[in-house]
Amino acid sequence: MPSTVAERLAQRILQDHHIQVSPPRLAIAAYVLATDDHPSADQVWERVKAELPGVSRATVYNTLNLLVEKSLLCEHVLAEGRRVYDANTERHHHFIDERTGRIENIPWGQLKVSGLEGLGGVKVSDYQVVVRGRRI
Amino acid sequence: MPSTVAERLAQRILQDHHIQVSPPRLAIAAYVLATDDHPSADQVWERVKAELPGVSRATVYNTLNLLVEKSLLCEHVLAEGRRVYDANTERHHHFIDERTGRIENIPWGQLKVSGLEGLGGVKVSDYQVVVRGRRI
DNA sequence: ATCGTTGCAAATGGTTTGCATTGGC
DNA sequence: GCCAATGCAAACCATTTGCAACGAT
Repeated sequence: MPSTVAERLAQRILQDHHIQVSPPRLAIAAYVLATDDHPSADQVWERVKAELPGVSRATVYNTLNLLVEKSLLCEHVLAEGRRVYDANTERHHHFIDERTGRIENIPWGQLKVSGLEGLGGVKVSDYQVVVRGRRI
Repeated sequence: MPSTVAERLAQRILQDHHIQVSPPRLAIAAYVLATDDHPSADQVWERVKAELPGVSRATVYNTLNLLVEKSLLCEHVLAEGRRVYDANTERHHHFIDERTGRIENIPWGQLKVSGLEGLGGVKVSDYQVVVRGRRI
């Protein structure tokens, strides 16, 4: 039973958050918590099936929702009905490649937004810049 | 046949863009091109049904797609699988009220984003700030 | 008469839910 | 033995599509 680094890390994280560990959850978490991609639920499913052929789609969806609920994962709806998962739970901005659809994180410090104080009558709790374009 | 200001304006706009005018299209365009709300397709449908009880959902969806295609309308996917339509086709930012879900436009000049030049290897074609919070 | 538009209903794609089964503790 | 997690299939919701009927030109 070769447990990878990602799996051991995932196991640790699940336990720390009082989430009962199981093979599907371990496989899902090991992938989704380690990747820099922004996979959709179905992409996670495809990926996890390679390792654990029996997992059902429902389990993947339910586990992702669980991880979001426990704040281990963020859910973004950035484009075209694509609900996407992101292990980076710190504040950051997003870049969407128009050609590939690929979503990348932009470190928080890299962009600065000014003028927010000028928004009258609103209490801002969060904001982000969404950049669209293409890699060259 | 009482034609409102919005309807006459919509008729004009449709004609100018070589879109054949019909009662459903007129009702849809009159509402969606005039409102400051960011209605979903179904919200448009509800609204239009009040005036034209017979319209089918499909016609509303198809007409909205047509208006987007003709660049009379923008489509945004800002939150929670909500595909939303916006008659403001100029660049602008968005504010999402977390309590009501209401989406408002923020004029382009009101916020400034700096640091975009520092994004290496990408050609930026568009960007916007998405602000979440609550009105007070 | 033709072509575009409509309404209906069925198909689709992504996500959730119900339920009986399985497996940890 | 009990409760939680799983797999499967059915349900669901928003959107799209196929098609026959209709209306304007």
